[in-house]
Amino acid sequence: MKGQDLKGHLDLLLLAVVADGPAHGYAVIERLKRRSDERFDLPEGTVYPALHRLEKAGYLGSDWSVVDGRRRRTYELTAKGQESLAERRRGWQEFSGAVTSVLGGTPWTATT
Amino acid sequence: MKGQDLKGHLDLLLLAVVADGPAHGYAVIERLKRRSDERFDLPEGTVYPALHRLEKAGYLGSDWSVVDGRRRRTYELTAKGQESLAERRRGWQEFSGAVTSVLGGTPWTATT
DNA sequence: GGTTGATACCCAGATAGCCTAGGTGTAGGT
DNA sequence: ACCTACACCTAGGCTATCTGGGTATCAACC
Repeated sequence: MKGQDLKGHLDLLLLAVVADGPAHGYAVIERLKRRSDERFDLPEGTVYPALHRLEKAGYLGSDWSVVDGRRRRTYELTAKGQESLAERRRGWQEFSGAVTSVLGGTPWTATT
Repeated sequence: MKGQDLKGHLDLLLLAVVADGPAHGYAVIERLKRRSDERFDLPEGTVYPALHRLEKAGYLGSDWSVVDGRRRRTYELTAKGQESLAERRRGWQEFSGAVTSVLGGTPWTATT
Protein backbone atom coordinates (compact mmCIF):
# COMPACT_ATOMS: atom_id res chain seq x y z
CA MET A 1 0.00 0.00 0.00
CA LYS A 2 1.42 3.37 0.96
CA GLY A 3 4.94 3.77 2.22
CA GLN A 4 4.29 7.40 1.49
CA ASP A 5 4.17 10.28 3.91
CA LEU A 6 5.53 9.41 7.30
CA LYS A 7 3.87 12.62 8.35
CA GLY A 8 6.60 13.98 10.49
CA HIS A 9 7.22 10.85 12.51
CA LEU A 10 10.10 9.46 10.54
CA ASP A 11 12.73 10.32 13.13
CA LEU A 12 10.75 8.64 15.84
CA LEU A 13 10.57 5.43 13.86
CA LEU A 14 14.24 5.46 12.95
CA LEU A 15 15.37 6.11 16.49
CA ALA A 16 13.08 3.37 17.76
CA VAL A 17 14.48 0.89 15.29
CA VAL A 18 18.09 1.71 16.08
CA ALA A 19 17.27 1.59 19.78
CA ASP A 20 16.54 -2.07 19.26
CA GLY A 21 20.22 -2.60 18.58
CA PRO A 22 22.91 -1.12 16.31
CA ALA A 23 22.12 -1.35 12.64
CA HIS A 24 23.31 -0.08 9.30
CA GLY A 25 21.05 1.83 6.95
CA TYR A 26 19.96 -1.03 4.81
CA ALA A 27 19.13 -3.10 7.88
CA VAL A 28 17.15 -0.21 9.34
CA ILE A 29 14.93 -0.28 6.28
CA GLU A 30 14.47 -4.03 6.59
CA ARG A 31 13.67 -3.90 10.27
CA LEU A 32 11.19 -1.15 9.78
CA LYS A 33 9.47 -3.15 7.10
CA ARG A 34 9.34 -6.29 9.17
CA ARG A 35 8.26 -4.66 12.39
CA SER A 36 5.49 -2.75 10.70
CA ASP A 37 4.23 -5.85 8.95
CA GLU A 38 5.37 -4.50 5.57
CA ARG A 39 3.50 -1.24 5.98
CA PHE A 40 6.55 0.97 6.17
CA ASP A 41 8.70 0.23 3.18
CA LEU A 42 10.80 3.35 3.02
CA PRO A 43 12.94 4.27 0.04
CA GLU A 44 16.66 4.66 0.63
CA GLY A 45 16.42 8.26 -0.45
CA THR A 46 14.30 8.85 2.61
CA VAL A 47 16.25 6.84 5.14
CA TYR A 48 19.88 7.66 4.40
CA PRO A 49 19.53 11.43 4.54
CA ALA A 50 17.47 11.07 7.70
CA LEU A 51 20.15 8.99 9.38
CA HIS A 52 22.77 11.56 8.45
CA ARG A 53 20.62 14.29 9.88
CA LEU A 54 20.09 12.38 13.11
CA GLU A 55 23.79 11.74 13.44
CA LYS A 56 24.63 15.37 12.80
CA ALA A 57 22.12 16.31 15.47
CA GLY A 58 23.92 14.03 17.91
CA TYR A 59 21.19 11.43 18.28
CA LEU A 60 23.11 8.70 16.54
CA GLY A 61 26.74 7.68 16.31
CA SER A 62 28.21 5.64 13.48
CA ASP A 63 31.13 3.39 12.62
CA TRP A 64 32.32 2.07 9.31
CA SER A 65 33.09 -1.56 8.79
CA VAL A 66 33.45 -4.04 5.97
CA VAL A 67 31.41 -7.23 5.86
CA ASP A 68 31.74 -9.65 2.98
CA GLY A 69 33.59 -7.03 1.01
CA ARG A 70 30.79 -4.51 1.40
CA ARG A 71 31.25 -1.40 3.44
CA ARG A 72 28.72 -0.66 6.11
CA ARG A 73 27.99 2.28 8.28
CA THR A 74 26.56 1.03 11.52
CA TYR A 75 24.54 3.37 13.67
CA GLU A 76 23.77 3.26 17.34
CA LEU A 77 21.81 5.45 19.68
CA THR A 78 23.68 8.03 21.74
CA ALA A 79 22.57 9.05 25.22
CA LYS A 80 21.10 12.14 23.69
CA GLY A 81 19.34 9.97 21.17
CA GLN A 82 17.76 7.92 23.92
CA GLU A 83 16.46 11.03 25.58
CA SER A 84 15.11 12.26 22.32
CA LEU A 85 13.46 8.95 21.63
CA ALA A 86 11.74 8.98 25.00
CA GLU A 87 10.45 12.45 24.34
CA ARG A 88 9.30 11.59 20.86
CA ARG A 89 7.47 8.59 22.22
CA ARG A 90 5.60 10.84 24.58
CA GLY A 91 4.94 13.19 21.70
CA TRP A 92 3.51 10.37 19.66
CA GLN A 93 1.28 9.23 22.51
CA GLU A 94 -0.04 12.71 22.90
CA PHE A 95 -0.55 13.21 19.22
CA SER A 96 -2.26 9.90 18.56
CA GLY A 97 -4.34 10.35 21.68
CA ALA A 98 -5.48 13.74 20.45
CA VAL A 99 -6.39 12.35 17.05
CA THR A 100 -8.30 9.52 18.67
CA SER A 101 -10.16 12.02 20.82
CA VAL A 102 -11.19 14.02 17.81
CA LEU A 103 -12.21 10.91 15.92
CA GLY A 104 -14.06 9.43 18.82
CA GLY A 105 -16.48 12.28 19.05
CA THR A 106 -16.86 12.41 22.80
CA PRO A 107 -13.64 11.27 24.37
CA TRP A 108 -13.63 12.36 27.98
CA THR A 109 -16.68 10.47 29.08
CA ALA A 110 -15.12 9.41 32.33
CA THR A 111 -14.25 12.66 34.04
CA THR A 112 -15.75 16.15 33.69
CA MET B 1 1.70 21.50 20.56
CA LYS B 2 2.19 22.34 16.94
CA GLY B 3 0.18 21.05 14.08
CA GLN B 4 3.31 20.45 12.09
CA ASP B 5 3.18 16.70 12.41
CA LEU B 6 -0.41 16.74 11.35
CA LYS B 7 0.96 16.14 7.94
CA GLY B 8 -1.43 14.06 5.97
CA HIS B 9 -4.01 13.78 8.69
CA LEU B 10 -5.51 17.21 8.48
CA ASP B 11 -8.30 16.21 6.14
CA LEU B 12 -9.23 13.33 8.37
CA LEU B 13 -9.59 15.63 11.35
CA LEU B 14 -11.56 18.23 9.47
CA LEU B 15 -13.96 15.70 8.02
CA ALA B 16 -14.41 14.11 11.43
CA VAL B 17 -15.22 17.45 13.00
CA VAL B 18 -17.72 18.41 10.33
CA ALA B 19 -19.24 14.94 10.55
CA ASP B 20 -20.23 15.84 14.08
CA GLY B 21 -22.62 18.40 12.66
CA PRO B 22 -22.48 21.28 10.18
CA ALA B 23 -20.05 24.00 11.10
CA HIS B 24 -18.43 27.09 9.66
CA GLY B 25 -14.67 27.46 9.42
CA TYR B 26 -14.11 29.38 12.58
CA ALA B 27 -16.22 26.90 14.52
CA VAL B 28 -14.29 24.02 13.02
CA ILE B 29 -11.13 25.47 14.49
CA GLU B 30 -12.79 25.87 17.87
CA ARG B 31 -14.20 22.37 17.88
CA LEU B 32 -10.89 20.88 16.91
CA LYS B 33 -9.21 22.74 19.72
CA ARG B 34 -11.80 21.73 22.24
CA ARG B 35 -12.08 18.11 21.22
CA SER B 36 -8.33 17.65 21.22
CA ASP B 37 -8.04 19.20 24.65
CA GLU B 38 -6.28 22.29 23.22
CA ARG B 39 -3.66 20.26 21.44
CA PHE B 40 -4.76 21.08 17.92
CA ASP B 41 -4.91 24.82 17.60
CA LEU B 42 -4.72 25.25 13.86
CA PRO B 43 -4.13 28.59 12.18
CA GLU B 44 -6.84 29.91 9.89
CA GLY B 45 -4.37 29.87 7.04
CA THR B 46 -4.31 26.12 7.37
CA VAL B 47 -7.97 25.43 7.85
CA TYR B 48 -9.69 27.68 5.34
CA PRO B 49 -7.71 26.54 2.31
CA ALA B 50 -8.18 22.95 3.44
CA LEU B 51 -11.95 23.36 3.65
CA HIS B 52 -11.99 24.87 0.19
CA ARG B 53 -9.99 21.98 -1.09
CA LEU B 54 -12.31 19.45 0.51
CA GLU B 55 -15.33 21.19 -0.92
CA LYS B 56 -13.81 21.31 -4.36
CA ALA B 57 -13.10 17.61 -4.07
CA GLY B 58 -16.76 16.99 -3.30
CA TYR B 59 -16.34 15.90 0.30
CA LEU B 60 -18.02 18.94 1.75
CA GLY B 61 -20.90 21.18 0.72
CA SER B 62 -21.33 24.74 1.91
CA ASP B 63 -23.94 27.44 2.36
CA TRP B 64 -23.60 31.10 3.11
CA SER B 65 -25.58 32.78 5.83
CA VAL B 66 -25.45 35.88 7.97
CA VAL B 67 -25.50 35.71 11.74
CA ASP B 68 -25.27 38.85 13.84
CA GLY B 69 -24.22 40.79 10.79
CA ARG B 70 -21.31 38.47 10.11
CA ARG B 71 -21.28 36.26 7.07
CA ARG B 72 -20.66 32.62 7.57
CA ARG B 73 -19.94 29.75 5.31
CA THR B 74 -21.34 26.61 6.83
CA TYR B 75 -20.00 23.28 5.74
CA GLU B 76 -21.53 19.85 5.92
CA LEU B 77 -20.42 16.41 4.91
CA THR B 78 -21.56 15.03 1.57
CA ALA B 79 -22.20 11.33 0.99
CA LYS B 80 -18.84 11.16 -0.71
CA GLY B 81 -17.33 12.89 2.28
CA GLN B 82 -18.72 10.26 4.60
CA GLU B 83 -17.22 7.52 2.51
CA SER B 84 -13.93 9.29 2.46
CA LEU B 85 -14.03 9.79 6.20
CA ALA B 86 -14.64 6.11 6.78
CA GLU B 87 -11.72 5.24 4.59
CA ARG B 88 -9.46 7.77 6.23
CA ARG B 89 -10.39 6.41 9.61
CA ARG B 90 -9.26 2.99 8.49
CA GLY B 91 -6.11 4.55 7.11
CA TRP B 92 -5.40 6.19 10.44
CA GLN B 93 -5.97 2.94 12.34
CA GLU B 94 -3.55 1.20 10.09
CA PHE B 95 -0.97 3.93 10.27
CA SER B 96 -1.10 4.36 14.02
CA GLY B 97 -1.16 0.62 14.49
CA ALA B 98 1.96 0.27 12.40
CA VAL B 99 3.73 3.01 14.36
CA THR B 100 2.71 1.41 17.62
CA SER B 101 4.02 -1.95 16.55
CA VAL B 102 7.33 -0.45 15.53
CA LEU B 103 7.57 1.38 18.82
CA GLY B 104 6.47 -1.44 21.01
CA GLY B 105 7.59 -4.44 19.08
CA THR B 106 4.19 -5.83 19.95
CA PRO B 107 1.63 -5.45 17.18
CA TRP B 108 -2.09 -4.95 17.14
CA THR B 109 -4.27 -5.75 20.07
CA ALA B 110 -5.96 -7.45 17.24
CA THR B 111 -9.40 -8.81 16.97
CA THR B 112 -8.46 -9.30 13.37
C1' DG C 1 -15.71 58.26 18.67
C1' DG C 2 -11.62 55.80 18.31
C1' DT C 3 -9.31 51.72 19.70
C1' DT C 4 -9.17 46.92 21.00
C1' DG C 5 -10.54 42.13 20.92
C1' DA C 6 -13.41 38.46 19.38
C1' DT C 7 -15.75 36.71 15.46
C1' DA C 8 -15.45 35.49 10.54
C1' DC C 9 -13.68 35.28 6.12
C1' DC C 10 -9.73 35.08 2.45
C1' DC C 11 -5.02 34.42 -0.21
C1' DA C 12 0.04 34.59 -1.85
C1' DG C 13 4.23 33.07 -0.84
C1' DA C 14 7.62 30.76 2.22
C1' DT C 15 8.92 26.71 4.57
C1' DA C 16 9.61 21.89 5.58
C1' DG C 17 9.66 16.97 4.99
C1' DC C 18 9.72 13.15 2.26
C1' DC C 19 10.26 11.09 -2.33
C1' DT C 20 12.00 10.61 -7.16
C1' DA C 21 15.55 9.56 -9.82
C1' DG C 22 19.66 9.23 -10.50
C1' DG C 23 24.57 7.59 -9.22
C1' DT C 24 28.69 4.23 -7.19
C1' DG C 25 30.34 -0.37 -6.06
C1' DT C 26 30.57 -5.67 -4.29
C1' DA C 27 28.99 -10.56 -4.26
C1' DG C 28 26.63 -14.48 -6.06
C1' DG C 29 23.89 -16.95 -9.14
C1' DT C 30 22.50 -18.42 -14.36
C1' DA D 1 27.78 -11.26 -19.52
C1' DC D 2 23.83 -10.17 -16.97
C1' DC D 3 20.78 -9.72 -13.22
C1' DT D 4 19.46 -9.43 -8.44
C1' DA D 5 20.45 -8.45 -3.70
C1' DC D 6 23.26 -5.87 -0.76
C1' DA D 7 25.00 -1.28 0.64
C1' DC D 8 25.97 3.35 0.21
C1' DC D 9 25.03 8.43 -1.50
C1' DT D 10 22.87 13.21 -3.27
C1' DA D 11 20.38 17.01 -5.79
C1' DG D 12 16.27 18.57 -6.85
C1' DG D 13 11.18 18.16 -6.89
C1' DC D 14 6.76 17.96 -4.91
C1' DT D 15 3.09 18.82 -1.77
C1' DA D 16 1.17 19.94 2.49
C1' DT D 17 1.17 23.14 6.07
C1' DC D 18 2.29 27.67 8.06
C1' DT D 19 3.48 32.74 8.04
C1' DG D 20 1.87 36.93 7.49
C1' DG D 21 -0.71 39.74 5.44
C1' DG D 22 -5.58 41.57 4.23
C1' DT D 23 -11.05 42.64 4.74
C1' DA D 24 -15.21 43.35 7.64
C1' DT D 25 -18.82 43.28 11.70
C1' DC D 26 -19.93 43.78 16.51
C1' DA D 27 -19.35 44.73 21.62
C1' DA D 28 -16.94 46.94 25.09
C1' DC D 29 -14.09 50.24 26.84
C1' DC D 30 -12.08 54.86 27.52
